[in-house]
Parts: sequence; C-alpha cells; structure tokens
Amino acid sequence: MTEESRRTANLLGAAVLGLHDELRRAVETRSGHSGESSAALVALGHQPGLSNDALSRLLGLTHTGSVRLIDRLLAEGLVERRPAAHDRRAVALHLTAAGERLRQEILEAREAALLPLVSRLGARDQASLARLLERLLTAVSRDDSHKLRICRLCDGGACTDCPILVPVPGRG
Amino acid sequence: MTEESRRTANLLGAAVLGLHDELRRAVETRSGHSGESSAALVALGHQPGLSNDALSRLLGLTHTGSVRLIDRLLAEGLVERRPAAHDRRAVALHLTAAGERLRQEILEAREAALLPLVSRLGARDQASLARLLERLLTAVSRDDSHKLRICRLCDGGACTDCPILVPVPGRG
DNA sequence: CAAAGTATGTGTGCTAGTCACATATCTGGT
DNA sequence: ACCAGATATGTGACTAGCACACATACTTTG
Repeated sequence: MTEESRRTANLLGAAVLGLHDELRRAVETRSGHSGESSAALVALGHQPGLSNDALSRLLGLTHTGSVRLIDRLLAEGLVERRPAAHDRRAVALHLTAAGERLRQEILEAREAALLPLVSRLGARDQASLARLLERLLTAVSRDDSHKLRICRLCDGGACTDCPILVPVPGRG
Repeated sequence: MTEESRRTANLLGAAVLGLHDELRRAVETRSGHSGESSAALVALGHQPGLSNDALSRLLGLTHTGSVRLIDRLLAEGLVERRPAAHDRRAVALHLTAAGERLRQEILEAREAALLPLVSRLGARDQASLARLLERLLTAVSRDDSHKLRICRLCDGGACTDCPILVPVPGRG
C-alpha cells in the first residue's frame, strides 16, 4: 500500500503543478495581470471593503507588497480606496465598475480552463472527484484566514455548499 | 449536471491553488530556493545533460532567464556546465554531488507535504483518486515538451507507470 | 491620558526575470 | 566548398514586484 500511496501522492503533485500552470496562464492571458493581482480582484469582489492588512494576509504578501499592488490596480482604475467604517486608520478597498468587469473575465477564464477537464468525466466520476476534492480541501485547510486564502480565486457563483465553510467577515 | 460540474470545477481550482501554495512553501522552506530553481534541480537529476535551451522550455522561462538561474545554481556549486556531446555550441548541465543531495531533500519535502493528504484516505478512495488524477493528467497534457514540463517536479522513484508516458530524450 | 498596539504608506534596495544584442556553431541547399 | 539561415549560448541594460526599515496616524487598554 505504501508504494501505491507514494505513487498517488506523486500523481497528485504532478496534477497540481500542471493544472496550476494552466490556470495561471489562462488567467494572466485574459486579464493581463499577474496571478496575485487577479486574486486581489477576485477576493475584493467577494469581500468588498477589505483592508490592506487583511488583503496582504489573504494574498500571502507583506503589507508593503499589498500596498504596492493596490497602487497599481488603483492607477489602472480597477480599485478605489475609501475610508473604512469604524477605523479612521484603515482603508476600505472596493472594486470600480471596470474592476468588477475584469473580475468577471478572470472568473470566466478560470472556469473555461477547468470546466472542460471536469466535463470529460462521466457523472459518476465527477461525483467521486467532487467528494475527494472536498476531503483534500478540508485536509489542507488550517485556520480561518488560511481558508480564505485557499478560496481567493473561487467563483462565488459556482461555489455552492463550500466544503471548508469559508467565513466571510461581516456576513454572519 | 452543469451546475454540479461548475461546482466540481471550482472545487478543483481551489484544491489546486491550496495544494500548490502548500507544495511551494514546503519545497522553498526546505531547499532555500525558489520554486523554479527547485524544479531545475529535480529535472536535471531526472535528465542529466540537459541543455540550457531545453531547460528554459521545461521551466517556462526565456532562454536568458534560464541562463541566469543556472548562473546562480552554479555559484552555489549545485550544478556544473560541461561541453555537450555532439554540439559544440551547447552546454550539458549536470548536478554536482551537493546538487544531488539538495535534490533529494526537495523530493522529500514534496512527498512529506503530499503523502499525509493521500494517506488519510482509505484504500478504495486512494485508488479512485489515482485513477481520476491519471485522467486529469492525460487531459491537460499536450505535446511531449509539455509533458516533461508537467513532470518537472516528479519523483522518479515514486512515479511507476506514468500515465502520460513522459519521453526522456536519449533514454529510448 | 499615556503607553502599547495596529494600519497605512514611503524610501531604498534586492531578486528574478525580460528584451535587445553579440557570438559561436550547426545544417542544408547550391 | 561555401554561404544563408537556424540554433545555442551568454552579456548589458532595464523593469516588476517584492522585502526591510522607517515614519505617521489612529485605536485600545490600563
């Protein structure tokens, strides 16, 4: 069994690498932005009003890196900084209309890369895959902030019944 | 079915992202090198004598980027440049003993991150997972050079019966 | 109300990559 | 034999994106 498990683990690593390459390429080609910029746009659509600090943790950047990234998105008119509700230090980041449009394109590009792979499987296999992915996701996810990080490129419209129960701050 | 497929596709995207983060972190922490440097070391162990040009395509870098990367690995004594067999323009890249040691550590770190995830599944689920991964891998892989790219971090010791039949140049 | 903690944003510098270019070698047609 | 074009390597100049150290503004807590 161990040998077989090692083989499966290696296959999992290869598939993750191959699919990640593919997703990154699809998203970057369509949006003209790097992977983390795209993740910022998707996450900001999902959680409007996010602070720079929260965003930096979500993206796995330093605070500084996140500020620079937002500077760039701001210069392109995709994001705006608004005063935060209850903390006058903080900034509430929001997508502009253009940002929202680009976000939709990113999600479409991602789905266009993923859906054909899933659709070639039969209904039974799709169900098995979904169940196994759910188990893998619960296994890798740690605390709440890590869960948000994992889901930073998720499509809210497609993510019904999220297996890791992502807590969106300020949404119960 | 379409709705369910979209959900599964999204789960796949999330799992790929989460696992990729995890793998990258594990490998970079252990090796002290960026992801692509690690990939270069693993690939060079798998295919000794690779040229700069072939390596650049394997890693998805420009030729120049690959030369710089090798410069760095060379400065650390992990890689050496030898004259190639039949082409006096080309360079044959080989791991040094230190490079080979680091390569083993990278593979161990990768397996240490992956194996626990697989092992928590029962034997039946592991078998289903392996089969589904095989189908995903054959679906994403395109030409031979792309297959080598997908397998750039694979552990030859664990990859028995490779589903995408990677052709290693000069090895039949 | 002072001290400590938290959030933002700036100056500076590094790393890893790109593009443009120069050089060396190979290959194939005449 | 020779030349044109393709291929392989490597250098110089530059850029993007990020980190570290720091300055500033605000909040929280004792």
